[in-house]
Amino acid sequence: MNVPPRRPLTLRDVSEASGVSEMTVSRVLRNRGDVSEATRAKVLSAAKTLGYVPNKIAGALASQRVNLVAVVIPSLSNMVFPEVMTGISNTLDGSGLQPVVGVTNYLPEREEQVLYEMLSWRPSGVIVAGLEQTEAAKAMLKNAGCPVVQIMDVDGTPIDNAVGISHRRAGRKMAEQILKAGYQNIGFLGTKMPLDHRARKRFEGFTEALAKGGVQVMDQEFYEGGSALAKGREMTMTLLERNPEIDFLYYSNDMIGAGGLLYLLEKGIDVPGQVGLAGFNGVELLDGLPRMLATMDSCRAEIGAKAADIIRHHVENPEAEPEIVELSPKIAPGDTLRRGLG
Amino acid sequence: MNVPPRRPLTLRDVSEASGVSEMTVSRVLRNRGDVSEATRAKVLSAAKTLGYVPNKIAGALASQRVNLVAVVIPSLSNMVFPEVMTGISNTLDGSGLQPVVGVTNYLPEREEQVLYEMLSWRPSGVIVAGLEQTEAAKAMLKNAGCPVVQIMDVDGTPIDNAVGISHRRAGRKMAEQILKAGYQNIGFLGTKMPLDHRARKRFEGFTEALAKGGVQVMDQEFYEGGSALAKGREMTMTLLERNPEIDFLYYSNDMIGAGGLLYLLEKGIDVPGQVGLAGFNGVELLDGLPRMLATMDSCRAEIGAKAADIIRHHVENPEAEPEIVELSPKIAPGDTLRRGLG
DNA sequence: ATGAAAGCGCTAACAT
DNA sequence: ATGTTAGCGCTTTCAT
Repeated sequence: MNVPPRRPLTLRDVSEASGVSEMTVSRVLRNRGDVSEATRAKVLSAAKTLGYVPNKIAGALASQRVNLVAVVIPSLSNMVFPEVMTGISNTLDGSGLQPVVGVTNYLPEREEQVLYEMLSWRPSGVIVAGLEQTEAAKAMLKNAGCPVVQIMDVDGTPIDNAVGISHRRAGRKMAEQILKAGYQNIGFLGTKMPLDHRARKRFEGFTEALAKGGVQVMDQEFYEGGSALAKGREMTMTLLERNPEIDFLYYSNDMIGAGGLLYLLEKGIDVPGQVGLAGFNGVELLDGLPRMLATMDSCRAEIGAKAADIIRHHVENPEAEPEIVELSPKIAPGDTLRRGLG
Repeated sequence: MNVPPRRPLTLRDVSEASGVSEMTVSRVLRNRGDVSEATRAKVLSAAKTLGYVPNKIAGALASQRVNLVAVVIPSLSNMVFPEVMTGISNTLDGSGLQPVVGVTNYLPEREEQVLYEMLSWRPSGVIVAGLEQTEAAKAMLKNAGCPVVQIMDVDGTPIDNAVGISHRRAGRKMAEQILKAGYQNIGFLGTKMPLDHRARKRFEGFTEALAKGGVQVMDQEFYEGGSALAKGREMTMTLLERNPEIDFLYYSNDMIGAGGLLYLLEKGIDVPGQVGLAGFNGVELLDGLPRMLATMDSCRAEIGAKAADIIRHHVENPEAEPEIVELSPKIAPGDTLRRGLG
């Protein structure tokens, strides 16, 4: 057994082992410039034998290029963001760019730290969730010297590029659909997160469109922490006990909506006859529920893919103009929203 | 409006703006060495005004120190790994170390690439899921020159440190409990993933313990892709139609178990009287189901936390001995597993 | 408490 | 096709 080297291997080690100059070794390892098959083979064999792993830090410093794309998101446990990540990863695959994830827990201060940390690695691009950042964070992003894509939301003014949906419009559309179906006594269930701007905007759009129809939200309930499914169940119970006349529940995410659905079915309440339901996101999970919850697709994978595309394009073409891409979420009425007038 | 600088700012810019040497600026920005309050203030103000973000690449090259911990996991959509990540993040918080995630999609080849990529940034530590890696990957990890923690599993020989549970033992324990409860006609439902070694080990332990009790798995069903909840539902139907005499279903994860549970309840089948159920992982989601699925906690957050602890400790104390930590998952019998003999 | 010099491991740019 | 030279932007080390 050979003892693991205390000092990591360098190009020089490979150069000496193969009898080829450092520069040529570097060329072989990066597939750049013309190198004869013979030297190429010598170098690769030496590198493999030694177990050489190039030092990207030195490489990045010398070349002023870093193949990293910083992705800054509020949470990993939201189910939504892993899907965005998948879209990003798939699109970046084969581009030579690597996504690096930072998580902010919905805290602006933490977002600032994470951004600072990531920008200090001089990434080739930044993808950040939302249009709302602290002034300091916005300043950093403006000076990042690389393309920036704000994702998920287009209700506002982006720093550079943006890809997302209009949550205000999404809330409005759902409200219109609900009114059209003839529901009148509407409850809202959401998260206790003043900093979840997208949920807030959906709610604003929702109430705005209801108001146009002469309807007000009858009651609301908010939760934090715990199992979203369980909370959805509890909140639904609470709301219906408080307001037996409620005929529709709009949930700010599908998971609590699913909890509500399970509760109502257990209680033997007629869905969507007596009470209609709708969630938001269009998560895969819904496929397995006893009944399909009405929802609205938030275009997550698509958003990730498009954001990554923009980064790729701007990396290859630094003079490209900023893009703002608004995707159109579709309502999936499922089985919990009456069609036409009741 | 000032035009964003084409060239990122350097220490030199801050030095010139503040009239203090680069070296002292560097000291201020890192809180190292003695600096007078006056210079300190001058430097900080200049840095802030300019919007300077230090270049970690140069810093890392000069100091031979990188505050990154590479975390290599098979998937983000598994619900399990985000929780491990949370454990890691929480424990690393305040240590100056930053987790960086790489995703392999359960592909050994991809794992090798991701590891190579991450190791080329010379991280301070590596956390990697599982004990099974390609020979090349193992060689890289051995020569990484930093602490390595393999997580989730302890059934095998770790490269350096390990934190996890014995999946073989977990499978055995569940089988024993099931037999003790008097079930005899047992079906298994899992994923079509030959490379999910932990699921495989659980299944091996499971059949082994059943065999000791003179019982064989009666039938099995596997799925891939799609909504786990929906697949659990479908597979359960298939299995029960094929074998009406089945009285217990062991699922390789809670999500498909939940789908099965919903299906059985809808069908009006007596759970756990006629058919008992158990899953694996102990996911939060279960709290919201109509009945609590029997399961076994896989200690995810704890595993992440402990792994991060080990990295921290070894970074501060490079001569520390490797640790192998086996956590003990507990069975949560919930409401879908009879107590005592039937 | 502050500064000057050297160099981390690699690659760009220029030889040859 | 291969080699040489000069940095990339910081931090280490040693002066003062």
